[in-house]
Amino acid sequence: MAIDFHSSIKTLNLKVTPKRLAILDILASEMAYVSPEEVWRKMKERFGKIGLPTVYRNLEDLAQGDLIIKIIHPDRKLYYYFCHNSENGHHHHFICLTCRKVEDLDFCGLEEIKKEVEGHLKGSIVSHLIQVYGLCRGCKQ
Amino acid sequence: MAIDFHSSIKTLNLKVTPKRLAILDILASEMAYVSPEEVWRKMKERFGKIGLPTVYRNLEDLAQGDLIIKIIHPDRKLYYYFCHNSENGHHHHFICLTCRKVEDLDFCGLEEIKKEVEGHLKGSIVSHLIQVYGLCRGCKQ
DNA sequence: AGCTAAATGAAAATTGTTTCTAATTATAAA
DNA sequence: TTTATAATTAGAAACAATTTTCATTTAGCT
Repeated sequence: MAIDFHSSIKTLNLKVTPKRLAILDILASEMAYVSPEEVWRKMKERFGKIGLPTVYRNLEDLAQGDLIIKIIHPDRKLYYYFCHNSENGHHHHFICLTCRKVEDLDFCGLEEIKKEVEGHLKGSIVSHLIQVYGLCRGCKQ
Repeated sequence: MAIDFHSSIKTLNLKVTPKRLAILDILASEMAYVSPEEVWRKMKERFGKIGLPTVYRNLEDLAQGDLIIKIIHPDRKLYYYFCHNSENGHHHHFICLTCRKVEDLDFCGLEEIKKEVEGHLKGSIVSHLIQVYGLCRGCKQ
């Protein structure tokens, strides 16, 4: 089943513009994470001219849902990734440092962390960041 | 038992300079995470004049060990924190978004993640980032 | 079709961080 | 204790990534 970009955008209370559709399309066509500037380059191929701020703004807006996720690389630069199985519920990612491929991790230890934070520390969790970096099967050798 | 900054620095194969000792001292005196620029301000109080690059370099160098840890805030700015119980072995942190306090989490799900990455995905882990953000006990109300 | 709020373009500013070179300093060896 | 040398620092400047501003355009309702 193909993903309905149109309604994905609407779900986020955003207007459906050609640029936003194109950004989703570009990200969805990659199995790897990409930088805002890379998205910008691909957008220029399609639209001739487009401002970099527009790309930044839209990536940020679209990353409010589960479809597009932000990846914080060890180099602390920002990347984005189209999450093809975002309907699989909450999960995290294994990120290949060589080929930039992203793979799903089923495991999320948040339940246990939550127990510890709410129980022992008496705090409340607002968000969490769990990302695992390494070499994928293909890049290992 | 007080922490021996002198040998902490040596362990990292770094020279023991007044600036490095001061940075450790400044960070250790805080229960919260601080930005490079905040460290810089405090360093200027002590040394009159000191370059911001020196602070950046030293924070980065000192964060190679377990004593000083880097915190990636949701705002993607970089912060540093003196890890008072770094001898407790590998662990992660609960980070209060309001008062910047940092608390230890005993739990690290890495073992299970490792099983999944090495077993199912046939990849290898290079590093991982697990940080939990929220409101601490005091800031909750 | 017309209205209104949201989205965009363009240029510039901002922010955080790093690079460079020369001068200084900590450390190990003599 | 002095010397040698390799690491550290200052200072200025460069740099890159991201964001702001504001005027113009466009999407989505009525």
